[in-house]
Amino acid sequence: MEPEVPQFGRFAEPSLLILTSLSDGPKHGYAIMQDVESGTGRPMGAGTLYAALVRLEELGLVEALPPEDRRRPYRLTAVGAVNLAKQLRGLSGFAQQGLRQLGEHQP
Amino acid sequence: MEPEVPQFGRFAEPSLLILTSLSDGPKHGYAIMQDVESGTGRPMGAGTLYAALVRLEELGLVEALPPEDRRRPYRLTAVGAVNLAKQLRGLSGFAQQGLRQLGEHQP
DNA sequence: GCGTATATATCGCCCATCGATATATCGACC
DNA sequence: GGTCGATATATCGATGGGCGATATATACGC
Repeated sequence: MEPEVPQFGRFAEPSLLILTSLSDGPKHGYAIMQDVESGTGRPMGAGTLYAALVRLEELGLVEALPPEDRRRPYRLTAVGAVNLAKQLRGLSGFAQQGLRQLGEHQP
Repeated sequence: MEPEVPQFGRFAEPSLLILTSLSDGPKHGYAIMQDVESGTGRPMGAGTLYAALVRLEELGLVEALPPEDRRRPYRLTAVGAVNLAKQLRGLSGFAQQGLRQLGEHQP
């Protein structure tokens, strides 16, 4: 019945979703959109995606590969991979800790 | 040496941090601020905190308890706890999957 | 040749985050 | 008893990023 989870806007943080999608191997924008949508159930708008890609490239976390056809693929840089791993470990630890605390208070 | 992690702005999502802090037991605003700061290393501004608390209360995820002294404590509602658990499980799964993919691509 | 899927790009609105600022009280220390 | 820092809450203005809409172009099936 799902009590209509408010979703606090979105946890999303599109940058993280994009980097994680690329951790799979290089992808072009449209493929990232589909990947994220199939992974989270909710689509990420084109505006959000391309703006975020530009920002991530400026930060040196992703880099553009030579265009194939109409596709403009991107891949994680080494810096981006290290960074993503760090973020994900932090996230995972955070989530585990929260779940543990919740468990202790609802026995 | 820490290559000055860009932090993509912040993963933050203050609402999540607040709810997780409250999963520990009821707290008042100032205590949440300290808790979050000690947990994440980065302070959450008062503006962010109180605005988010108001929103979370409107959503029914937290509720105010009778004021003690100057303190205005809040606690998770049942709905908030269920919701938080769901979010954290999703987050944990997401992080695990990302880390797995990263691992497979840097052997 | 028409519609749909693929693919990228850009624009404007809106709201949450953030930092700053204000206010008040409590405790410690001299 | 006066000052200073910690405790505690509240509000305001600026900014930036997420989101939806819109535009454009090609490939493919029918």
